[in-house]
Amino acid sequence: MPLDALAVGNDAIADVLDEIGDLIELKGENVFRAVTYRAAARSIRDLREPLTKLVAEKRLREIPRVGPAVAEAIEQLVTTGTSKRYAELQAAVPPGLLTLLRVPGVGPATARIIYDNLKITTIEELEEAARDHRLQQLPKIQAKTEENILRSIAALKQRTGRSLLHEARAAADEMVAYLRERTGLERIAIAGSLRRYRETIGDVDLVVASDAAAPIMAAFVAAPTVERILAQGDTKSSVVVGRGLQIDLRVVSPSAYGAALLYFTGSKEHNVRLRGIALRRKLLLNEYGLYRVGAEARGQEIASATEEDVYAALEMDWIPPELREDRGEIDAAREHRLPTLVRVSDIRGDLHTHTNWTDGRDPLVDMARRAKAKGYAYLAVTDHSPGLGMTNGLSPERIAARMTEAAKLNAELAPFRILVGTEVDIRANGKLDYPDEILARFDIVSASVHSSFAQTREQMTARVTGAMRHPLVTAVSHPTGRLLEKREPHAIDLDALIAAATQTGTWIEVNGGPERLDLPDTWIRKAIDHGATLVLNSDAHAIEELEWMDLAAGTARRGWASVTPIANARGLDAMLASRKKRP
DNA sequence: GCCGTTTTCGGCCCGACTGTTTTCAGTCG
Repeated sequence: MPLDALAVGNDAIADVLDEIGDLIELKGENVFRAVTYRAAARSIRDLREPLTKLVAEKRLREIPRVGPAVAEAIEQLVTTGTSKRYAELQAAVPPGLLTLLRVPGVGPATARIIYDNLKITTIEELEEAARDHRLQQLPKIQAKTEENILRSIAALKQRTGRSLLHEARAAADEMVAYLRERTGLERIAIAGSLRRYRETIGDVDLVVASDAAAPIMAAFVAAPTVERILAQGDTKSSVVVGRGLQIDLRVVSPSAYGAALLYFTGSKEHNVRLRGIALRRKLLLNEYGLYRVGAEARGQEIASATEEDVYAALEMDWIPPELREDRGEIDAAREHRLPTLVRVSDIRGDLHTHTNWTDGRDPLVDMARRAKAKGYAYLAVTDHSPGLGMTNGLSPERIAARMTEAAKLNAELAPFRILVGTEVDIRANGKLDYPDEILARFDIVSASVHSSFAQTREQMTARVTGAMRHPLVTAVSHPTGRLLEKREPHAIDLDALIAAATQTGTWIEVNGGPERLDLPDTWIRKAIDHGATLVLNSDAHAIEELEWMDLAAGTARRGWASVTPIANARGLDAMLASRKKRP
């Protein structure tokens, strides 16, 4: 696809490099070349500067995994929208082969066989050929493979994308509870991206420690939520449950539990780095343990029972799962300089919640009691302003009634404290949806965008940073406006927001709503680096959604956040005192 | 195609499961 040469972002370039990797593999070139392009793509996604800047300053080679060839491709992509290498590959690889790769179970070899014989280039044609049993007439493909391809296509159509964190968590918890009840398993853990609090989840990984795998496997594939069994082996099985979500289960002996947990928690990139480090010490790291090379066959492991043992044997501190992305955590662990990450138990209160007075479900009294029961010292209720027609935003009269209600509840719940705040809409023209005299009555003012998402990057940036410069605005909420798997982030200059946050003392929210998780983790890290203050919020619209603070905290940990930059990890007085100066 | 506490050349993480195999290739995570 041709790129708009004027508007290419880092992610778009990274996508092309990934595609170049796929094309190289399809063409049958050295696979390590493909691996290199994909590694470079990943480095670019982690980059905290625009590629356009690096190109202009001739600094592309500073990026890890970017050498002469990849740098040339990037420079051409940034300046012209395509590259010589990319164009050559596109010409050499029949269009459509890439499409076939999207079908699980179909890799480069199978795609090539199918294309060479049947000239199939779309999923629809592939499905038709499978239905007509034309695939099983091809070499290396028989009835079983054809059947699996059909099933994969059906799953592909049913599947809308990756699962949101809370959905995957619910499915995992249900399976864990079922397995605990049905079998006498000793230990079971959720591993994978769910344990790492990734913002969306591809599939769920479960690790079980037990010397008797067979009955656990049997129970797993027979679970009531299972819709389809993908694989069933002695120690490893995969199933699909509702909404196309895949769950993998691995059973290992209790002595290998730590190594297995480490292995299945990932990320893949983190594991690859660890194994490389092990190899340089003539050690082999796999899911069963850490061995001297050659000793693994005799089962003489150096470490395997706990994750701590394995990390320690590699001379590093235990690394929290949220950091395991090969983004510097391994070096930090070797040098004993990993941060102490923020936990939900550090959070003293929630500063972004809604009630049934606008678009929430539950009354203030229930929200407050639940927050108090969670151990919070305070809760800000931040119902909407009137500009959002559908949410029944609060009029001045209803704000007064809310203040009275809160005062009464505060007397009852003391020392717990309800703060009356607002989530005030930032209108398309940048004006706030309440006049200053009303804003001044609130304890907390969080400003956010809910309309005119299609504005230009410049307009949107000015709109939000303008609100941040308003003296009565405490925080800015969900600054990118993204809805995971649903709506892309709007165009906005997050660097400018971080700069405005640092200059004005306005807080930036980390929203725990599972479809927002906004600010994204890489920008959290950047905001912290620049000295911005963050606030972790649930954006709860019902009492049980107050638990979404867990997702905000997990996302903040992925951004390497300790308690220091978090406003609501402070007690009530310290939190209020750290708001920017109000007139 | 990249990279160096083993290296400027020769590696590049490792193993389970499936299907079509009679010893292994392909795919996945």
